[in-house]
Amino acid sequence: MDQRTSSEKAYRAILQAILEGQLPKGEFLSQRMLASIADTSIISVREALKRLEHEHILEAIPKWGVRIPLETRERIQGLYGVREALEVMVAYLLCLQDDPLVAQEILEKATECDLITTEGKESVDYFAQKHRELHLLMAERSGNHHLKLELERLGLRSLLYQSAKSTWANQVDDWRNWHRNLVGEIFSHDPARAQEAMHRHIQHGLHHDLVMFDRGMFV
Amino acid sequence: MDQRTSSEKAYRAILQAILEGQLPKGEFLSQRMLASIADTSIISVREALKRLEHEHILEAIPKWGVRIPLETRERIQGLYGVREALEVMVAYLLCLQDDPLVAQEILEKATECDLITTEGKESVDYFAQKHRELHLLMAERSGNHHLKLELERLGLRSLLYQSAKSTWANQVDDWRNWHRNLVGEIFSHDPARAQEAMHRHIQHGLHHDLVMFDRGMFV
DNA sequence: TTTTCGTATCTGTTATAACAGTTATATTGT
DNA sequence: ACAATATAACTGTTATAACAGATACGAAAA
Repeated sequence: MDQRTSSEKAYRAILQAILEGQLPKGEFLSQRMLASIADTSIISVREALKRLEHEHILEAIPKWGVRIPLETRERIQGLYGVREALEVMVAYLLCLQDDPLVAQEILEKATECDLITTEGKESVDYFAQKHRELHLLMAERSGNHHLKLELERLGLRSLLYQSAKSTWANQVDDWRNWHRNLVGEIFSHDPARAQEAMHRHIQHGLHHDLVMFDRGMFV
Repeated sequence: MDQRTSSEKAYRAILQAILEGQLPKGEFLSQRMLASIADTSIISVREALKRLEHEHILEAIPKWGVRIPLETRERIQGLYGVREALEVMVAYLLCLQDDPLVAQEILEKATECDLITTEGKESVDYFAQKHRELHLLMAERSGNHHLKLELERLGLRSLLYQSAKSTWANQVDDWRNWHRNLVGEIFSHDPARAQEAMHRHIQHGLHHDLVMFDRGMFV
């Protein structure tokens, strides 16, 4: 925990409190209360809240404060839609530039992902981290820096689903070579195939999360 | 100017100052100076700056403050890339749902756009406004609320280019039926065609802005 | 008992001032 | 005159307290 500014300290404290489920969902959160649990001033908390709002982790209503949004199918689909739009563009750009060195680099990262045997909570967390690194690497290598920035911002939200995803374990085995295949499709010299592959990849994740949601594992 | 909060007052004042070119580009802006021209406190200015940074109108370096980014081809291409990703997704979703009523509504808005004869500065501003309304309407009708929110946020940046676009006038005539054709392609029952049409539409705009940039009309 | 009014205490918002760091200027010592 | 140092004036950041509004509680009046 080597945060330099007080706002970042507040950001991490609040984010952690959210991820650990220590804050009520759907109710407005008192800024003074947040300031006390983050051990900072209100203004640092407000800056942190602005950032969490931008990352779609919180939603703000002017003059009424901020709250943890209640999940709905529409909300999950909506956020996945935005992410899919950006990721499909990444796949398109990667396919167009068609650089063997970049392809090799990404393929190695994908292999690293596929080889993780997800058993137990910490290995699932490890997989989630590597998976995130893979997608951010692809965004980085797409050549469009802003695409990476936007995905970095949105990607943080997926942390919220990690606990629910601890139940993956036995399902993940179906995904062996999943990412290697994705990378293979992306560098198939056919932009349409690259986009389609990424489209299916994200849709698969969406479907998985919706199943989790329907089972009530998100509340 | 009926802003309710002080932060919004600061936001509008700073945005206006940027659009009117009253602030130096590339240099760090003093928050106290901004507070004096916005006639508010520093903290309201800081909240406004956070929002402007979020909209990619300003860029922030921690502990070093905020500045108006110097335009580069890479930056323009990058932001257009993000926007294209989202808009192509909008086209895809509109094509999939294939609702004749929605198609009709959007076609009317597109027609409204195409019929504007852009002569003089104010009519160009009027066209820009209607054009923005058209794209936001499509995003709204895509059924994904978050797509619209993201486009709304990014779209504000295009205001920066409006002054340069005042020189459109004679070129815009080539674009007659441009938007009607776009809408026609989107509702062609072929998702690939819809995406391709939107892709070309955005690429056209990008190309136009790059030409403007190369002519030095952005500085 | 029910209604009304006032007070006390929440809420988000914002202004002031102090803190911490850097930069530039001026002053001092050689 | 030149160099080193101290001082002054900036910078972003943040803590404190006050402001404005809404809400809840309770006492007093009908």
